[in-house]
Amino acid sequence: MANSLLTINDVARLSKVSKKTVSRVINQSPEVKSETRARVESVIKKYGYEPDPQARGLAFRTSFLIGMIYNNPNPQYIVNMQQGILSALRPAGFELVIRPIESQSDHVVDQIESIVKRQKLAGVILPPSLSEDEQIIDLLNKAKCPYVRIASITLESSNKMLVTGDRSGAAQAAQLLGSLGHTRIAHISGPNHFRSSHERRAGFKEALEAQGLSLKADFDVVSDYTYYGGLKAAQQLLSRKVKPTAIFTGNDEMAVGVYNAARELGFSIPHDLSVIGYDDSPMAERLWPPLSSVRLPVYDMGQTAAEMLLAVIRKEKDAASRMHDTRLVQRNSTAKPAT
Amino acid sequence: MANSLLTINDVARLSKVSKKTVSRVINQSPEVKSETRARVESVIKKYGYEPDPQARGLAFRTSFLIGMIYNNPNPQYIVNMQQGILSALRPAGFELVIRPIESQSDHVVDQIESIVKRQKLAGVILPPSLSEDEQIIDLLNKAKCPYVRIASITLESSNKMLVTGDRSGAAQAAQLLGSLGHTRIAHISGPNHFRSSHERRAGFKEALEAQGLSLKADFDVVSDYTYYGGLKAAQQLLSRKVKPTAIFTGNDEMAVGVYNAARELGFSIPHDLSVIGYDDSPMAERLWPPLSSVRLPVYDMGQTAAEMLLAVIRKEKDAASRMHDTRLVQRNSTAKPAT
DNA sequence: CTGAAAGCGCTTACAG
DNA sequence: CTGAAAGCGCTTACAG
Repeated sequence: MANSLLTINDVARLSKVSKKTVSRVINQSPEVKSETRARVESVIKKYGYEPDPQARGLAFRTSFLIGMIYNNPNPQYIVNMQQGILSALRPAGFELVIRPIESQSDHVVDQIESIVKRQKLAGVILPPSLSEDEQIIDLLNKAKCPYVRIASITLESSNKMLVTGDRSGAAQAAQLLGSLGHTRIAHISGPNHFRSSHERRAGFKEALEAQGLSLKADFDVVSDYTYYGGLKAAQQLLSRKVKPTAIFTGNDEMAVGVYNAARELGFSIPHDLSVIGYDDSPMAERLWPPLSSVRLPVYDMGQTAAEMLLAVIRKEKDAASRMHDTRLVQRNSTAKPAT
Repeated sequence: MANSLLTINDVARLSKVSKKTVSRVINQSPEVKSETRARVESVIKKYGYEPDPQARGLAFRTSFLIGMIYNNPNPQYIVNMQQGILSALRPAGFELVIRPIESQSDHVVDQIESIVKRQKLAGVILPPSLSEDEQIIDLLNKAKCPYVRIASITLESSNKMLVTGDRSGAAQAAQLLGSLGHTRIAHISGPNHFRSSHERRAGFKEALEAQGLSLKADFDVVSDYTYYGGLKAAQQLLSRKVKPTAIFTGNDEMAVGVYNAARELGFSIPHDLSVIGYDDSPMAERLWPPLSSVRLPVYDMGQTAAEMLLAVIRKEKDAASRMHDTRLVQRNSTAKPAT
């Protein structure tokens, strides 16, 4: 049973060494005779001693707090990433403090500067789209605060970048629609100021073209990653003279909008219209018919980002950029085109 | 611009007082001459001095970290509550550390004890259903760690309890169904080991009886708050000889299951079957037809819980238990019974 | 390989 | 109303 009443002085006394030596054991310093180390460690274990992170932090001029700073509005994404991050942080003795940011707020950089300096954060994890903000990165660099950014493309060539393979998942969606025989294929994307919008569109478009198909300008519509945005865009697409037989959306929220537009206008999914989403949110499998969607391994991304951050903090030399792939989860929202 | 390079010694020097007096100003001690206070405050403001929370915590033998410990699997609930909590914590200078707990894990109490003692948490917020675990409460009391529990009933009579009026929302659902003329009304509840299951059922049942209706044992089915649980329960109910014309579910997840069971079995909502959910999750308004659902003010609950916790930490005498009400959000999933 | 002294940035007693 | 000393539980120089 953990008992935090013990201090380093108690452990020193019980081990018959100075507290400096206990400190060396805690910090895994190599320059401790192995029998001394063993003695100290046995006392630590016996009494369940745990060093006080605040005292260590004060002396180290840092803290054992990692910040997750985000503006992503998708709750499932946030919760999964938090859990993934924590799975890596906990064994290392770090805690996670969270800071949701309202993107519209004007003082984002000041807010972040305040928490980073005030709490002496040991490091920061930045999911998209905050990760794309170079002002924040500048601030973090100036403050010498380690960070890892998660984004759909490599924004800097370093060990501080976790890249998600957004393109490959989008390509799989294109391949499926192509192989089913669709030719009038539309894409509803997120807003242009998000990297992920570009990447998903690019991956989709490229894979279409690799099959001799194309994403026509008419069928390439920019929306906003919201349900209503998807609804509006689909209402518009499905009211045209030349209608798409398949729609790929940049996220699941918009795909739900497509579902409801289709229902409203009398299109049956997948018979009259094939739909593929992106995110594989919990909603995807609860829709009717269940929505095929590209799955982002968000928990794993969080875990990897945290592991990378710990490596940066520990200044491990071999740490490198890593990548997580996406894959299409097929359900029942696609079929051959009716015509 | 915040500049954390300043310490209390710098402020003392610049204000021409001792650091103890600066400390008194920081901690709002009344025994400082007002002109001295003004001088110190102007220096603090001018240089953007912010006291180091770790150093303060070390001296105070506590931290400025609030823990949110939870096992609730609903991401929207968690994210909304986190934001509500933070809205109250931030101005007070506290940070939020989160600890999702896997309910199945065996060492829940040990895990919580470890973080509470190790991080010297200033306080803990416990949403349901963890808030109902008296072992955790015992531990917190023994560790003298302030806490606020959020639950659907008063579990202790104190200022440490935020009660959500789960019954009133359920009653509103019953009133609506009764006023539409339904008589064969079913309820699919969450598992019995959750207080909320009881409260929602009780509120529903009472309000039914107040209208001369009843929740018959046959139509009172216990499920598990999951989509599949709701689906199964509804398949069963709708396959009976005597079928319900309305179903009230203990949460929205199960209501989605009801929707899909209805579709599968050829029941049209709301014409053949009225449905009301609970939670008003984002899914509710995206379903077809949009689902009427009881709304829990989760953000407000988080904010209030954090305010209450701060009052407990500050030992304010007038702090008292508070309550948040629920209300039915009507959409298009209910109608008069067909027969 | 080990330790005594000083310090991290605050606050708590204790004085006056 | 204000301050000098000691201490919170650790680590960093510096010695040896």
